[in-house]
Amino acid sequence: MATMTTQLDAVPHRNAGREKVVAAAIDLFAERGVSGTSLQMIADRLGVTKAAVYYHFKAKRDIVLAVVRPVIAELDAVIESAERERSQAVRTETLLAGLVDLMVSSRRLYAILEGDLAVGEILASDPGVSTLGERIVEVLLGPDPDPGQIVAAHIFLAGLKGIGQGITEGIADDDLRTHVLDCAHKLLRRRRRPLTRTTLP
Amino acid sequence: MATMTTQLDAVPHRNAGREKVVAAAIDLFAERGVSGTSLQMIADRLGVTKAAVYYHFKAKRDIVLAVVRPVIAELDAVIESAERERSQAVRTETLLAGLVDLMVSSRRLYAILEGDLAVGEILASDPGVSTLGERIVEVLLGPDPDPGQIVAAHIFLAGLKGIGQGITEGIADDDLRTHVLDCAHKLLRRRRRPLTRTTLP
DNA sequence: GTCTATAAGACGATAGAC
DNA sequence: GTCTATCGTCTTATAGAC
Repeated sequence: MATMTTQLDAVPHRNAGREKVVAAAIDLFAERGVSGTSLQMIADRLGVTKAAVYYHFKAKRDIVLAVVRPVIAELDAVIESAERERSQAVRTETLLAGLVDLMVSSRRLYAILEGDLAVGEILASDPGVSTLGERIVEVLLGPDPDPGQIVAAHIFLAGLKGIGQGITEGIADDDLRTHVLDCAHKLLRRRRRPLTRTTLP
Repeated sequence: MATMTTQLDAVPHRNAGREKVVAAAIDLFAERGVSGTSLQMIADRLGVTKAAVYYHFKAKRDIVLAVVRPVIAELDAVIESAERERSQAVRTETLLAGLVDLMVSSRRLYAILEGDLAVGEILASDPGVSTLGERIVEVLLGPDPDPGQIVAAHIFLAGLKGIGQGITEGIADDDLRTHVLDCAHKLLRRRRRPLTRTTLP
């Protein structure tokens, strides 16, 4: 998971200007939201003009996609690896660990991803992305979940997003991961069997 | 709680135009976010011109405040009533019940309240409002909470916000309230004593 | 209370010089 | 790759007639 990087940083020094734009955009998107960030602000932060930014990206939409696509790709990989598991319990556990890992390792990007309705609109026009949320819930809960589980899942997923938004900045990555996973288990633990009777007679 | 209404609807028929603007604004804010909603859209939805809207509110900021202030007031009342309790357990329980109640009874407003960074910016210039979040966490967790509790609280609060955003629309108010409160207890339940030994010897 | 008309500026985006 | 200069559109907001 930590070694997955997208094509972008495979070539380290080419496209330096382009990546500077992306970096500035990430800062501003996290601070002021996507709708609240203008190309002028991005240009100002880089000490260049708007036109210079437009050399690297032909539209604002493309900047948003460049910022968000890597996380989407990782998210997709996490979901897929969970979907491949055969046991429902392992599927759930794999997905939870992957989601928490992803969120902790890129808190700000995860927050940008769901922090502005404009982002959802842009992503909605991208194929396959729109089904991501549904796949997560499906893998997380399995077939025919009860309403209580659905509510718990949505609270956890929304909470995961909220954690990224600078609320718990004082906590180290490892601690955060542990605590968040702990919350996930408290919320989503399946009904326990009367007693563990897993071994066959 | 359900009978608390703010000054606005105390006078039912005066200011009908003003309230129509607020109603249209709520719809649009919930659908497209505050930043994504222009005065033109509000005017169009009402079948009037922008200037007509400006007759009722002298700035967009004031529309946002008119939409959001009632929830803020209720939120403040909930926190205050919890703060008045003497036992920490009752304080927590009162706050949780109040928050969940408020969120369920006005899902869309609650979502608008925290769904757009622009709202926070507008509210930040209002006195007293900015301390609301801190007061909630303080009442919820009591003095010197451990990191695990802090994370759990933030996940729950962020999750509560997320629930308002149309994710669980198929669930009735009463069921939603029950399930969400259940989640709160799972997440925030204090360490159990070895066994219930509440009665003195 | 609602209208037309318009100001003043920010926005995303483009053309063309260097 | 970055610049200046500009286009057309949208925005918030105001003035004044009806």
